[in-house]
Amino acid sequence: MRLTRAGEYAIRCVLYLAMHHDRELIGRKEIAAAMDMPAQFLGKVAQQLAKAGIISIRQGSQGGYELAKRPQDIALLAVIEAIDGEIFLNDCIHRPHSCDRQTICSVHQIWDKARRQLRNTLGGVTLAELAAREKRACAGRSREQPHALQG
Amino acid sequence: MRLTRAGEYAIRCVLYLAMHHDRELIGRKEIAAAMDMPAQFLGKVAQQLAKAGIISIRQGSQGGYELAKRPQDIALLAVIEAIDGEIFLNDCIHRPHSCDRQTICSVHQIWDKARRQLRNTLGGVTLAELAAREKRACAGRSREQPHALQG
DNA sequence: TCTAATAGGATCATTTCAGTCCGATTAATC
DNA sequence: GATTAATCGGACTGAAATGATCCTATTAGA
Repeated sequence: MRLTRAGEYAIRCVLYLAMHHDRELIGRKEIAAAMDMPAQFLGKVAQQLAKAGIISIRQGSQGGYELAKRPQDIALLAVIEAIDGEIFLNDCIHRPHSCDRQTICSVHQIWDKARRQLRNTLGGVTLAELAAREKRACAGRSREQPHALQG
Repeated sequence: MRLTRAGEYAIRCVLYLAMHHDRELIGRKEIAAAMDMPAQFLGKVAQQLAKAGIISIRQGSQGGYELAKRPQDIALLAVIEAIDGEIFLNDCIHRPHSCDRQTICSVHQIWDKARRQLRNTLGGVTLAELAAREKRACAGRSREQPHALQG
């Protein structure tokens, strides 16, 4: 009942991209170093984000990642579900055939409600909002620019 | 991001107990057969439910399980968290030390909100309500009593 | 005492998770 | 065209969680 590491990394990645939306393309290593995750693993995650149309990737020398849409058009939910699949809180909703016993399906109405609420909350927040809030928080915290990284 | 099997079984178990609240003590095998789960596994689950004070167990011949409180005093959330632990949707809330980078903590406010909503929804439903809804649904579905099981 | 039940520790198979390795591919630059 | 710097993507691996099952111990009614 929790976000996977891959999902967490995906969020960090797109958040970083959103916070540096002015720049063209950002290298995988830079993102990984700045957001503290394994660069190789980020590669896997990024491929899924690209398939989902959230980021676009350029290969080859000087390659890297960038958001495929505007930050205000990307919901947190989309990022998470691109990696971990659509959010289901219990199996029965996901696999109705595993629930042919109707006996407990009153419970599932509750689960379905909970699920809708959750997806609604996560779907209602965009990267633009998150990035803006991050920047405000960052500015209040330290005096040097948060742009610097690894030399 | 989903309920474990053990959690699912726990719910089935207490729901069955709630639906037969008039009876004294119900044997593990009966519950397992009626609610379609492995009896041994139910044993494990039941121990946790007992530790959490949700059911009480009588050992020995003619032993079995019963609810430790009235069905209207047991929330669905309590049952789930007795088995799977307190619900956390992401690690960072659970282990704040794993999140010393404040960079992404704007996201965590969202997660925290989502988590509160989820716990609220699951905490607002009692076994009494679920059992009543089940019985209504059952009555409308079949004509024989749903009490019968394995001879 | 016998028997029917649960308790609970040990064990096990499977799946998921998290991550790494490495050759293939792509594209900019020399 | 060769070199180089990047990502792609499949294979692999170790660790942990999950979903059980087995077996002995214990409990308590008959």
